[in-house]
Amino acid sequence: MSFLTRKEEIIMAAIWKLGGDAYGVPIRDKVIEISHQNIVYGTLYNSLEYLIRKGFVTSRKGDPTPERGGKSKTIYSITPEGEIALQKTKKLNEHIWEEMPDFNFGISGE
Amino acid sequence: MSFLTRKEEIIMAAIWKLGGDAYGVPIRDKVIEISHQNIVYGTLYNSLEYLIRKGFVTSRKGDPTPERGGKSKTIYSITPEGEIALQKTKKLNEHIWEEMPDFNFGISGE
DNA sequence: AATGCATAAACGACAATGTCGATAAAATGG
DNA sequence: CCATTTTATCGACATTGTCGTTTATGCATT
Repeated sequence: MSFLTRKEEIIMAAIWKLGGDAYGVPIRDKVIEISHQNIVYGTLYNSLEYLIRKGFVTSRKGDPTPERGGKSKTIYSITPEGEIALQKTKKLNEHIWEEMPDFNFGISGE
Repeated sequence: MSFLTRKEEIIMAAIWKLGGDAYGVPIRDKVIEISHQNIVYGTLYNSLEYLIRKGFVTSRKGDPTPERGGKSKTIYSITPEGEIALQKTKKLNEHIWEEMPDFNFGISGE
């Protein structure tokens, strides 16, 4: 597949929405907010590594902040190739779901 | 994740759109039509197997058709649990992409 | 009935991603 | 220095994805 996986899609969207302040902790928070699913750091950093390998994301070291535990962060940002992948993924989604019904049965259980 | 993977999502949508006549060959055709990506039968049947294991899809043997090579088909259909998974996946998609821009840069290359 | 051909499905090996718990690294505060 | 906080990485294993090849089952032809 040349599309993003679901996990990649969510993480990329999270980075996008965070703008310039996208490092591990807020990315994790945003992913959880978007997906209503937990994600542990191991998973997140692994996925980020895959995205970097594919050229969809780059990382750079930020400066340490003057607070306790203020270790320097790794800032992630989306490359032009990543934007194209996001674009294509969005189009794919729209195509998949067009003419699909709204599944209006009662959802009782989880 | 309790969501469908991208591949699962596409295959489930294909089965849904095919209605009652969803067996290997037309499912493959529909997946290619939806995703604009090739998929070989090995991949498809493997994914279907995963979906069955999760209870999102069931299969039953159809009758052979009276034509040359008309081997009996395996018909796939979506379970109620599968519909719920589809529903949740659709909602997730909408949530991911709401407030996301339309990426209006010129796309020249592939 | 034996052989060939056409359609449909399954196998098997391996690659890529996803998952989690535990550990390490880098900074400040006492 | 040592404890504590924030951030990042490791390592082992599970799940999914990928592909080429093989098997199964039917009709047609002789």
